[in-house]
Amino acid sequence: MSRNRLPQEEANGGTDAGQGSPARPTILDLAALCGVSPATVSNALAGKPNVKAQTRELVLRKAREIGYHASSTARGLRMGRSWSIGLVVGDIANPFVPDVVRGVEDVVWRERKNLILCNTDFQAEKKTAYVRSLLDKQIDGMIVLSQILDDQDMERVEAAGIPLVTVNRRAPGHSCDYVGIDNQAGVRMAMDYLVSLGHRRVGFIKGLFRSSSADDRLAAYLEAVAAHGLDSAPSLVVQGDYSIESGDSATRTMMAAAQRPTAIVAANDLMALGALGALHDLGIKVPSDVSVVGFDNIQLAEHPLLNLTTINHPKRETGDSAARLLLQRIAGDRGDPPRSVILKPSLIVRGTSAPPPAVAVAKPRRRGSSQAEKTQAEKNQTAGT
Amino acid sequence: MSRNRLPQEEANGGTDAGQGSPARPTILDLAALCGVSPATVSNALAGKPNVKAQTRELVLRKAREIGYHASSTARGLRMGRSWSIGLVVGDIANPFVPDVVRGVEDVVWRERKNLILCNTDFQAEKKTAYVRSLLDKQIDGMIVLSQILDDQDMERVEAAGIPLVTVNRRAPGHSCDYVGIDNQAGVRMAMDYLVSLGHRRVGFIKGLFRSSSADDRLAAYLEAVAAHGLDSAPSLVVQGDYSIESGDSATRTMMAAAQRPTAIVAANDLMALGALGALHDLGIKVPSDVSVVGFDNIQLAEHPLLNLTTINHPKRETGDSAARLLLQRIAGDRGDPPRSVILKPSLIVRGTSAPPPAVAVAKPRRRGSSQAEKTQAEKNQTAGT
DNA sequence: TTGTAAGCGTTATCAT
DNA sequence: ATGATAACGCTTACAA
Repeated sequence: MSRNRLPQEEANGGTDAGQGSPARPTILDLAALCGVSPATVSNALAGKPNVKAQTRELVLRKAREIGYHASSTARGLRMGRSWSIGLVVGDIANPFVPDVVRGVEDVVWRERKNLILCNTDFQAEKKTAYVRSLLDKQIDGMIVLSQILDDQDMERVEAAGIPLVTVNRRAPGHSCDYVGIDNQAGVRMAMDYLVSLGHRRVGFIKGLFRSSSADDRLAAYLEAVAAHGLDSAPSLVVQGDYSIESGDSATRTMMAAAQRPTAIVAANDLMALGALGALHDLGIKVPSDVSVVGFDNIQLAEHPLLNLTTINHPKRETGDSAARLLLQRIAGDRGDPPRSVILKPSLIVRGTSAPPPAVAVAKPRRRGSSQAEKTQAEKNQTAGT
Repeated sequence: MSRNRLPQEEANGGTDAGQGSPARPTILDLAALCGVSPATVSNALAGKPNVKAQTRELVLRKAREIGYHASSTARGLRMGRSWSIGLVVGDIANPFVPDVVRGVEDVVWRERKNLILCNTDFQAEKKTAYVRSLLDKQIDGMIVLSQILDDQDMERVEAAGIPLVTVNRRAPGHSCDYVGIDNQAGVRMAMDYLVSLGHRRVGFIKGLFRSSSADDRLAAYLEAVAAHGLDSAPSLVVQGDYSIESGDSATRTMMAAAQRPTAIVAANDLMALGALGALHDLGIKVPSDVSVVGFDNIQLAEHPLLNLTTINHPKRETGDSAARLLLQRIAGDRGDPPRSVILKPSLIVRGTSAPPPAVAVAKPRRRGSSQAEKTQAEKNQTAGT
């Protein structure tokens, strides 16, 4: 079966200086060791059918013996792939992000692909530079989380033919796979719930402008205000930037106004936690004086001392879906029309929500009362598209 | 200056099927376009001195025009590098981790290297598989956070000659660069501080066994108990696993014992937060009945509703140092003896610590009273090696 | 100052 | 079933 010659050293060794780590074995070494050609080794290792069972076994055994592993770089050059996917995030330290990353990692790992983490700090140049770097690396695909690539970057990615999945933020003008959440439904659930508790004046801490999700959440708030005929005042909507601090200051602003809300909805949990902190400092009791509802359901939101009522954003599932979509594209269906996955939010009732302080039980309402009667269980199921 | 021939298409084009993305330009295309050899293009792009200024300009201009970028894969194969470094973490969703990652990313980015994120979930096989994958990819270096590689993995990394920096956990038996924190000093600061407040019975929620940092923190606690002559009882030390839940249940166990502590020190913030939750549920007031001190100072610890007194772990600086050490190794000094960076913890006094409830002010103590008199400012400076 | 050619470690094509 | 060979896109002696 195996030839007589056993050249021992063909590609490596020989001139080994004896110092430093011995160069790792190449496919030529393994081929020589097995007495077959490199092509056969390659075929055997790849599990191709055109190789005798005996030969395959020999190759596999010897490969294990000498600890042969093919160079990703060489294969990559030859095959035009890299078995790694780029993950572009704004800030990995934002508690929302790692959960999504976990979801991505989990499915990507199943195909033994690697994740290249790109933290842009939301800086345009860093984003661009990272995208270039990823393209130079011949990544198999790319996921962009809660950000948009500018047109030029987008074109480069498209030109390179690299599959791209955007998450939480649609790229305006470009069509590609997308994973998001039904923001409007989420805010609507929060609002309906608060109305059902009897609230008539609800404040809203919105996120950054120029982001589709922020717009959607604000729009849903405004719609709910209109639909339920709630009090509306300019001071009831304050701009934040998704940080705790901005939630804190937004709340102080809101509570300093003439028309104090009896409930506050924040566009994310971090700002809701900021609101909680501000109200605490101001000596305003939560939930008896003011209710607070967040959005995202980050891990610490369920801590007994925070106990934040919030809208759950299926974070891990988000990452999971994005990765799945991406892998499908990579696997082949480049030409298919873009797909979207819109996940469902759900209401998580905890301790920061209650009826407003002076709720006049007998006082009749014009509208929205049927909604207000909905049970908690029902609301948990309700999620429009 | 430029030759007469302008072959237009040398390596690419020609047989372009007109469909799909046009193959990206290679160095041959660029060379042909400039009328020079690929070697000259390479030299010009690399900024080598042996190329005429005019030629260099031409090459750079044309390169920009056609958007030429060298293939990382090809260069990697040729040069034996990949410009990416592997970052092995246990669980990216642990709030401690992303801050360290940020530190790493920041300095790695400066050299335009990429970060390959490997989330092991603390599973041995996943860890091993990731290490293999990284080695196959010819990574320039590797950082392992709060974990140890088993001997075999360690040997493989060493055999491959890949620089490795371990963080927070020393690899027993192997010597390599290390970044950590002075765990003993940290716990000592917490204990000294509590004693200074008058506490005599302090419980400790320790981390997982088989981890040098957990051992160090426990050892420091026991030493402090001995040094200050504090009450000691088996029930005052309970095992946790660094999770919120384990902090919760450890606290319940501890408070159910006969000898209730007046203060609890937890080996990390997550467990401290669990303690806070449990005490809250049990109706035990913090800090008037029981004080709680954590370790790490995670971001949310400073929230007004948590307001956790804790020992600060310079997380970002940890990542920063690890990356710096690694880049130095990569840059050349492979042979130098291993370096260690031990960062200093510091005490962050917030709202979960106070004198014990029944502190008899006039009651004289045998020892430790001078320490107890230290001011807060002094303690913040104190950090032994 | 520039060009030629070898080689990095694979896989794919085509003979055999 | 297996082997020779070209090719992937680049860098680097070495030659001119």
